[in-house]
Amino acid sequence: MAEGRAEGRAARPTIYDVAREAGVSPSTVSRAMSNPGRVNAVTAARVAEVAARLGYRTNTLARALPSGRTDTLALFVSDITNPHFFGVIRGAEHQARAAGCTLIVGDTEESPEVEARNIERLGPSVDGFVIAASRMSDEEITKLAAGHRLTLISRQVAGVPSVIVEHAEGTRQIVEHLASLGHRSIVFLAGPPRSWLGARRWEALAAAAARHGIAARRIGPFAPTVAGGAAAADAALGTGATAAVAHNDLLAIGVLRRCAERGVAVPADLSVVGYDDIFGADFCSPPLTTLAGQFEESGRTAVDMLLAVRDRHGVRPARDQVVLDSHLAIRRSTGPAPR
Amino acid sequence: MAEGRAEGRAARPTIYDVAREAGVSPSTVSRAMSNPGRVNAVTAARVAEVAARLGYRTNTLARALPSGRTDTLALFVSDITNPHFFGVIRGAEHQARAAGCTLIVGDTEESPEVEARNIERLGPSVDGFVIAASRMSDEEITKLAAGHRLTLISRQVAGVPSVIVEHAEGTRQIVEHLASLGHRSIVFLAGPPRSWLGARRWEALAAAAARHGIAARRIGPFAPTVAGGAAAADAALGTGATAAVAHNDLLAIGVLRRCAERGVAVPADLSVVGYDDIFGADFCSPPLTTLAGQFEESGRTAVDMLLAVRDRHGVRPARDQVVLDSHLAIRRSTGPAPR
DNA sequence: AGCGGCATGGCAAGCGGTTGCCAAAACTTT
DNA sequence: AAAGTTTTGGCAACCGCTTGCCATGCCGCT
Repeated sequence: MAEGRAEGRAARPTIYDVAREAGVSPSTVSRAMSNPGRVNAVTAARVAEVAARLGYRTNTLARALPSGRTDTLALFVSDITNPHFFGVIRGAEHQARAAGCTLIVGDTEESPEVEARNIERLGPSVDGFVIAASRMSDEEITKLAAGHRLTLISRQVAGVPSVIVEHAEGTRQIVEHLASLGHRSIVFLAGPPRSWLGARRWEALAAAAARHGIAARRIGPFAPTVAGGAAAADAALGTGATAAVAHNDLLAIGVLRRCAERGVAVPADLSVVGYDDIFGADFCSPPLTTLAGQFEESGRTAVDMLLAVRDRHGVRPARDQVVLDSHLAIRRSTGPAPR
Repeated sequence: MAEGRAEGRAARPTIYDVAREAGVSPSTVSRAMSNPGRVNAVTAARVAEVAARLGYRTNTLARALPSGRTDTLALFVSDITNPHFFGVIRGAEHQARAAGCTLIVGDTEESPEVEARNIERLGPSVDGFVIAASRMSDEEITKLAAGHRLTLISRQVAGVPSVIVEHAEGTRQIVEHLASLGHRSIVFLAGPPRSWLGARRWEALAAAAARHGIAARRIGPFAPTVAGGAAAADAALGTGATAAVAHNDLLAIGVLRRCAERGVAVPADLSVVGYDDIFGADFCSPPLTTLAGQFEESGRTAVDMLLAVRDRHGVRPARDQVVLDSHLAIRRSTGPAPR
């Protein structure tokens, strides 16, 4: 036991050390540190002085055990390899830090089982979970939400706080943009089958296309990666559609690259649209037309909601299904339909 | 107390529950779970069966308190905004997960104080720290390493395990590449003043340039961001140098963009080189010549070393100053020097 | 038969804090 | 001056799990 200390690492002073040195009981030290109003001001000052002198730092682990509060939040993303999530991670990390919390980041590798297992495992060690792009079913999520504090990003489930970026209106704008350029046939390059967001995007696209009398079909699924873009491009070109709307920017960038390789001109021969406006979407060539959303903000908001739930002890906040704005960033990967 | 359970969240079964149900003592349950050899096989089986039936999951927090072992690692990066670190984070996360550990990710915002404070704060809650691009002084690092398990990425300090990507030879290759293209005057666009790696890169560049009789000067510091590239480009163009070597790819990409804005042709008027080969370096325009390194691998290796130190109880591993390969990825941002 | 040794399980003391409860002290109030 | 409050600090239990130590029972061996 106390292995750690054994190998010559400095032993941290505990409240017992401080108590002895200050001539008070450990409970007084504890109160002086975390509930100063509860002890006499001069006692508190003396304790504080001694604590500072000894370099006392409270052991958050020990504090967490009885109180159940860890000041730690966990964020799971479905694929840490996707730069899209870095915005989310950044936002969450930033906000967690601002609230004095530590953030755990985990990759669930597109697996609902891994999500569930991690939540079970980390349950007592964190104050709550943010799950971005969960691949679990609504039922599983609802069930887990009963036992843990949970907020969702890019996913909506009744009764569970969530934040998503607006997609229906945004997708409609994509279609209108394409329609106004004369496109009459669009192909949607699908991503992971379990992606809730992917399903919503396709629904919105199909609906908007129908409204404009444009043909829309979905092909895939494709791996939502740059590499996956090669297959997606080839398949898209095979459909004869004049515009391709990809599940996300990563896939769209892959399509761009494949087109360049194959000598297909974008947008002269094929217009390409993505989702997310990730790092790189504005400087690839041609720069990508994409539905931009505030994903960093979504990370921040999800953390905020989580902390609100925690601090209000289960009282549901008024606003617990947040929808963030999106806007269409029109760049050079879209252009007039070839005739 | 037990706030968490109060709000209707399911109470997790503890070893006491399992013990009662299985008709053994809690210590037997504990041993059955974490040290199966220590109890009779049939008892262990019974305990396991009951545990499974009750849905028992060990509370890692409670386990960590007496044992000192948390199976949690912390990774700090100097700027979580920099995509370069994505690779590092990915690699570390992956390896940590493979070893059954949880990863905490923190942004230190280029501040040595934040690094030190976080290490103090998290000390007892983690098994060790990986610090990428530490901005602390050698002395501070040495001091902290005495009290905590620590491994470094992109930084070398005597006596502290570290992994860096080779830079001296790589930088020499950059210079030779440029020299062979006829460049006689190079400008180095410096990044953060406290960056150890930045200092090494410049040293190597200056040395190699001298060896080739090429003029090299350093300007800056510039913010190592795409935005910072604008100022860097303007300053670089002011020097009359025909090639700019940027502190990192982010800055280099910013330079590329600024050049495009100003109508400066790359590489016809100015060759641009970066470091790191980040996501996007291969599809910006023109694609960036850059010194590629295995940064994902560095995250993985740093985690491995940390776990090795932990598991060998302080016995230094043979190989504790790892240097990973780098190679020059020559792309279209470099070309013959203008006359 | 007697005894050492080993396998097995329980007891209880932690790990480092937090907190309900109580008692003593210091003030108020009547 | 007696009785009632309010501070203030200490005691001890507890959070859930680990582990050193001991007691028991069974084995084999001389």
